[in-house]
Amino acid sequence: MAKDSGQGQDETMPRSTTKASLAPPRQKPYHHGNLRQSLLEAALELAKESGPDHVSVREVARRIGVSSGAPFRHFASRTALMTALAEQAMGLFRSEIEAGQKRAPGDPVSRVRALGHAFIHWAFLHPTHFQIISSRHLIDFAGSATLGRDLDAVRALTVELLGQLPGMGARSPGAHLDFALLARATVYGLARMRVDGQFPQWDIEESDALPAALASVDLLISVLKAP
Amino acid sequence: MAKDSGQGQDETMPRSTTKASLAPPRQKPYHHGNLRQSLLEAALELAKESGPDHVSVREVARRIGVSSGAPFRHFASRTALMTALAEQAMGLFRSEIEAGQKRAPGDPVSRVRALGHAFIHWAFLHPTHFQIISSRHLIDFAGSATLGRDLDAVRALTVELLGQLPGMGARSPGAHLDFALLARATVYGLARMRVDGQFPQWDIEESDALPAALASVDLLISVLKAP
DNA sequence: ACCTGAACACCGTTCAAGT
DNA sequence: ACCTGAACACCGTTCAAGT
Repeated sequence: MAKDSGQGQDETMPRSTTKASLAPPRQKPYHHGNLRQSLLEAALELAKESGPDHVSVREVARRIGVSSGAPFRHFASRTALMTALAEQAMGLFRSEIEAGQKRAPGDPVSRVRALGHAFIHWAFLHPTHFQIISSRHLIDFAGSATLGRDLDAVRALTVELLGQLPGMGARSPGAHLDFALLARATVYGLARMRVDGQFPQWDIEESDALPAALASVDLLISVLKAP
Repeated sequence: MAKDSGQGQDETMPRSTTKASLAPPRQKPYHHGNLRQSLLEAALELAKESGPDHVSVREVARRIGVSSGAPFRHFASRTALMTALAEQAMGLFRSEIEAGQKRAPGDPVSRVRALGHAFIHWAFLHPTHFQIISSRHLIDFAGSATLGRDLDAVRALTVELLGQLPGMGARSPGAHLDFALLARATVYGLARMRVDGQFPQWDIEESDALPAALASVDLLISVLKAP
């Protein structure tokens, strides 16, 4: 629908067709320079507009003004492009988690709360990034060196913090693993319910989505620390 | 890859080419009869094999042995086909929930547990159906008459049962709504973690997925009824 | 070394024409 | 009333040829 306006019809561009060597073409250099980075940016933009599922390599190339085959010199496949996007998203995710831990008071309950809130904040403020990471059918999770490592780091932190919650010592050995799974399922479920468009069904409007999710996390924490 | 074997080369079929009116063609009648139903079955089969995202109308038509345009006489679009599939899936989901309630003892905790277990059972035993319903980008949720109604019925049941949990009367008015969201987010999160392939990351192998999820539901219920 | 553009095998969807 | 098959505008991916 959207057209590239003013392309090829611009009468003000230099008419150096007779002696091309004297005036090097500034408009469309044959080599893009940093096509890889441009592809990632355009792909993310497209994902934000139409959803990660509708990112097409051809459309990305079209937006940058490059041929349909060019992207494949930098990414072996559409999946490889999306995986690179996922790696960037995962980096941001881990940063947000770790920054939240640095800001939080040292007691276990505060740290667990900071972890939960960081997860929710990140997923709700960057829903496209969250979708790219979580829906594994778009990316080659196993084929990435950093993706598994970063996710494991967050999981290890979750397990560790949950284990320090008051009353956890009195429970059966390994109980904190079960609590960690429960906590992760809850925040993941909240984030996915939101990106899957299920909040309207629960009478939660867009503007109230983030506070509602944070409140749900707080509710879980309050019942976890109670006994 | 897979070929329809023994089609069109079968020498035993009636050779009524000279007088077609005497022997009506049994092999490939021009009218399929119940194409609509066949399309739904083939589409579900394809979704189970390759995932709901990879269901293509052309491939569905090919498997049934019908032309590429034929499906559009019965479904306005690929989305309409997937929506019909979702409506079937939602019917099964609601049945499972209601059957679980009938089997359960009458006390609130048992009924909540039955609700949670029914959700998990259904999602884990029919992952394809679960994915079709939950990922809204494949279907026209708003355009379906039954989808919203069925989901609302389950949500209403969730809110009602959570409100009957012991100790809920002592809480602030409307607290059971927050608990219902928390409970839903947890079961939804568990189900999505599983179909999104995240259980291996949590050292939960395929054979242990269902019991692990049920245990997580039980853990949540145990902390909910504690105070 | 990097990019083009034609080519191939796919899509969803439409629509005149066939039965 | 229902189905066919060509047509159109898309895809992802490959690869000889161009710069």
